Amino acid sequence: MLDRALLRDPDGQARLRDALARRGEDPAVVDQLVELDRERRALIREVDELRTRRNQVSREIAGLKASGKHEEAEQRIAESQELGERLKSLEARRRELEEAFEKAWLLIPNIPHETVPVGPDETANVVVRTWGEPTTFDFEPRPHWELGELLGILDFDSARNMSGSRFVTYRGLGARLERALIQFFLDVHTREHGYTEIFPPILVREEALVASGHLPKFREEMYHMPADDLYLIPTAEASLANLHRDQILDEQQLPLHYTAYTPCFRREAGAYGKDVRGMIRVHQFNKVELFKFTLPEQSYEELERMLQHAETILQRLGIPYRVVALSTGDLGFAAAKTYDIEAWAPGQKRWLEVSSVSNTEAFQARRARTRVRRADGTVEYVHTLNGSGLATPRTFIALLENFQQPDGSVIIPDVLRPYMDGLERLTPEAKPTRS
RNA sequence: GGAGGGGUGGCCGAGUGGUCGAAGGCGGCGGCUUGCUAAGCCGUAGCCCUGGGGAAACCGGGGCCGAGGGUUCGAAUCCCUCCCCCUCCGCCA
Repeated sequence: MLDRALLRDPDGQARLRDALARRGEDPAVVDQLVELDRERRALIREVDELRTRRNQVSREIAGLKASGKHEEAEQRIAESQELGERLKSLEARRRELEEAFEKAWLLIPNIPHETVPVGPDETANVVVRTWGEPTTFDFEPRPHWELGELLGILDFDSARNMSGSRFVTYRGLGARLERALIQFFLDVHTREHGYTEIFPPILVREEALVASGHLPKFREEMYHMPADDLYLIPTAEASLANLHRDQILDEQQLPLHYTAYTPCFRREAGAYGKDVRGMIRVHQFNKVELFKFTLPEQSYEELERMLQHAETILQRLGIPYRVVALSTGDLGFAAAKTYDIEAWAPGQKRWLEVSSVSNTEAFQARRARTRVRRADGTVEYVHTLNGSGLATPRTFIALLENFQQPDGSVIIPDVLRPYMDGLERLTPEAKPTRS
């Protein structure tokens, strides 16, 4: 959510129109919002004036009653009654306007940072840097779904049976490798990057998702549990953004760095027919998230650091990747600036997004009412940042596809071996043990 | 799931319809005073919305006693719904 003060002067309105245009959205809504806000404030003023009078009369009544002047009191009561009736209808109208404004305002996306490349969609994204060389093979590399089945570590059939398409069962050393990845990520971020580990609730209320920016905009993406009116989180970001909701933090507390492993749940409602093979796009996946609360003036340097923290993981694993700055047309709803990290998947000869690192500036903080009290006593919104560090399925994919051998076996990266009892290689012969 | 008890300012806590600025204490901040690991005295105070052409300062109005409605001339105080916490019972990983 943006500062509504933007609507009150021509400069702010122009910024807003420009922001929407850069994102490829219709700037015309700004005029409606300006008008709605004007009406809203006019009504607030009217209601407040009436209340001022009623408060005055009310005080007089109390005084008159206390001094036994009942007849005069009766007169004032009649007056107050009349004020009350007028107030009632005005207040109802005011509520309607507030709600209408709020509803529309919650759907306005963040303003892209000035450094974000302008363009209509992902084709305008800019590759910032590439790390490593795309892996080459002297044989035709297999895609991960073939490797997974061959190694007996990914079982798409059983997942389809129990849950439908876009689910996956990890089995044997596959399940072990998944767990190793999660633990490796968390260990690096907590031990070396200074993040505090969190394991948050995975079912959250609507208001939590409004605060994180996922609702009301992305309702179709969300799994909802009607019996208790709770939602499965689409990312740990949704939970972590609520860690300090309705709080005023002390300046010295910032920045706060959190990391959390959680499963994530997405309906992928708009992705019919896209990435259906394998586990590139699944309804349930694991992710280790990074999240920061920072002072406004520090958020962009913290964004670069967070990006480095995520890149570190791929470097340690030895997986080639590139960093992409998203263009205005590809930017997420809540983000002011986003870098994606894309790992090379040679089995499919494509780049796969394994991490998305964003600065939402005050967009989430305003929704969550997370503020900071400066040394001089002033209060303002903090900035929040989020990033994947990393999402496992696609990292798992990149690992299999990059380190595969002609016989279908896969070399396990050094850094993961301690988590795999020293195992160096997954081999097709390694049949899963019955449990 | 059943029964009961609660949610008041950073914290503790009083307050059951009227003089509004929510008692008091702790803690915070400012000041004064006394030199003795600190005490005493005085003062001050939050957040949100909104107005005074914009910004800062400043000044004003409204709102905030878990949330939202309602009753009433007037609600922290009465009623309803929801949320949260606690205790006991039941069930359960």
